[in-house]
Amino acid sequence: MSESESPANAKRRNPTMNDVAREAGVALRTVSRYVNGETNIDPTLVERIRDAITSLGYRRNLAAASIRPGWTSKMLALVIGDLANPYYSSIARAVEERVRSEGYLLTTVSSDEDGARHDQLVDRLMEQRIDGMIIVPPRAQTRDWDTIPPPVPPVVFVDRPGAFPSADCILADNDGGAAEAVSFLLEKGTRRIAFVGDGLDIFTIRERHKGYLSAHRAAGVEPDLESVFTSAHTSEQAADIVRRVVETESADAIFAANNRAAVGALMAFRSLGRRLPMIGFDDFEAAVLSTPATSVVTQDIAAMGTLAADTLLARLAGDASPARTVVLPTRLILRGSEAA
Amino acid sequence: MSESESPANAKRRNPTMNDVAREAGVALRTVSRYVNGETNIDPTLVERIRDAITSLGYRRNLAAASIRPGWTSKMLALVIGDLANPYYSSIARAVEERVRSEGYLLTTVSSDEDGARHDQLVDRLMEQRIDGMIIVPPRAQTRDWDTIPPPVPPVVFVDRPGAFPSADCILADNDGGAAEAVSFLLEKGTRRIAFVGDGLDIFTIRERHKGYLSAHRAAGVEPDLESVFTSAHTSEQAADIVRRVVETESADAIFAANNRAAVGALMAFRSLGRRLPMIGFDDFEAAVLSTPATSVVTQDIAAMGTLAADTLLARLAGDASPARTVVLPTRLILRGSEAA
DNA sequence: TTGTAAGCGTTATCAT
DNA sequence: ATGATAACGCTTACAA
Repeated sequence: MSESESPANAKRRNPTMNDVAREAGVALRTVSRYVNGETNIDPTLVERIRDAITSLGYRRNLAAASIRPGWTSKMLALVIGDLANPYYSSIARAVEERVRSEGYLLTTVSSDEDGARHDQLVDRLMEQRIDGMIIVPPRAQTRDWDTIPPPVPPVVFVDRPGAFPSADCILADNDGGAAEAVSFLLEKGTRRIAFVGDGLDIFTIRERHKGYLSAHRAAGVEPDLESVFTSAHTSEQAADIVRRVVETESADAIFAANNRAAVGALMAFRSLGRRLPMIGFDDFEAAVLSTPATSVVTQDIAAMGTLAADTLLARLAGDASPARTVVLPTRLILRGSEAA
Repeated sequence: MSESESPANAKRRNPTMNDVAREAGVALRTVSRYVNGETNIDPTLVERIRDAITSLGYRRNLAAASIRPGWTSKMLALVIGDLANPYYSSIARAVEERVRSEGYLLTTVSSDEDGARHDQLVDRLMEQRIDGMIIVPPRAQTRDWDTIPPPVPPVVFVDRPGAFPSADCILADNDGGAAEAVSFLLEKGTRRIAFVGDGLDIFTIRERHKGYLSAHRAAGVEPDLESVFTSAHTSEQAADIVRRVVETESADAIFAANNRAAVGALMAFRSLGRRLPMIGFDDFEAAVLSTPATSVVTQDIAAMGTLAADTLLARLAGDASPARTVVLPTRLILRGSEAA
């Protein structure tokens, strides 16, 4: 074992199974069995192998192992819009936790709601030979899944339905949750409820808008089309809208279709020193700190992630039952802001 | 090309480079050259190869390519405490963005501040042969880096210094930022400033506590040791502490050492209908919504992530200069809550 | 129980 | 410029 030509801390090559076998004086095969936790190995050899492994600092090369037939990377991917968005990162955390318990590593990537970038990431992930994917489809159009050449690993869509009919899908009851909130406001006697939210090209907003309308229909109240605002992409834009609504008294209540809209409404109320009854969709940190505390429709984001992971793991384990779409219930939490 | 024995949509094997070569009627070598974007290929063959690739739906197997000498996985890892924490997920997003532009895929994992789990994840990542890591060291003790057998890929520590002297490290000026905030309160005339935060075993809290003390020293004010609370692990716990402080009038101002503490203080103020001058460390969504808006010491989290990524990429590109520790400045943002 | 040898999908050397 | 052919580090029939 001459090491004359290299200093102690030089960049060393990764020791291989072969190195271990040579050092331990056994065959490659035996080391492989040991590493893979197989039984029936001569205890003497086990000891020699273990010693060789520690003395050489051997580490398995999972990438090399994964290319063998019947073996996989044991890596999964989660494709979301933006990891910096707490909504998505909560999903990511739940998924990570669940798949970790099954020995999977999770790679989370952000599509930035860009269709081309999304497709590019999916391609890269498939080239990396990940075992499966959980995807929040981007708002922008992606290519048709049928155009992707097989084999395509198992895919589960979350939060929004994917352009892939035969894949599992986990959604929240955006429609029903919004209807419940708006119905509540209508029962309280408000008649002109402003809908403040992002564009209707986003699935969740579209569904919440549907609920907004059906609640009106159910109550026999004509919805005021002038009060539907779908250009609140940021909380600042939402604040501007709400400020105008309050000032012109064009509505007597606010339904904030996502948490950015709700935050914007709070900003508007704050700067005006005046407020309207409001219910938001999606919970947010500041909700309990506002005065009055903000009522919201919540969804169990972690449960959504966990269920998506469960579904994917089941597929990986061989579940070949027909694809399911699961719609998770939402919950209306009244904290005070719904009152006049 | 008989496909008699399998239905159209059956689980197909991934086509290989060999399949492409056969289909195109060229040698394996030529396909490899084409795929790797090398020039000097007969245009006729190029066309045949391209056709074969699309007709077979060939996708590169990056895992297989990565095991060749001189090749790498082109995957990096980010190890943080908890992906669901907006502070960390912002770092993750910044890192992802930066390394993506260099062709790297980023795997983000959560250690949950658990030392053993952290070590386990690091091992798994190294077995997966990631090219480098960015690490937020967990609060709990991890093993000594010197005990990890070489070769160890380049590592950059973020937010907290790692137990690895010869690695790069990106920190925020926790000490200086806290000192600036506390000095400001002292100049305003408050004399008993409560320090509300998490345990001093956490590097950032320890540093902020240092700044708290040095500000007192600089102002010639004796810090009240009874007013240092380091058991606020959650915002609820912080709220309890602050409520007691306000009720007993044991302090005339609050320094909230992290955003959970600041949120807790706001909750306490809200329930009491009474408040104290306060400055927090780390910005948070509700800060601008509170009344008065909450003043905070902020750090540019995204910049921290980007710089960490830059540093790691430089190392991967061969930068062998001595390891550096960079301390990023913080900024005091006065919004009103600092006043009496 | 252990060893020998083939092969996974790729890249790279070296003749042609 | 192209084509056999040998690696890379690993798992696994198949032999011994």
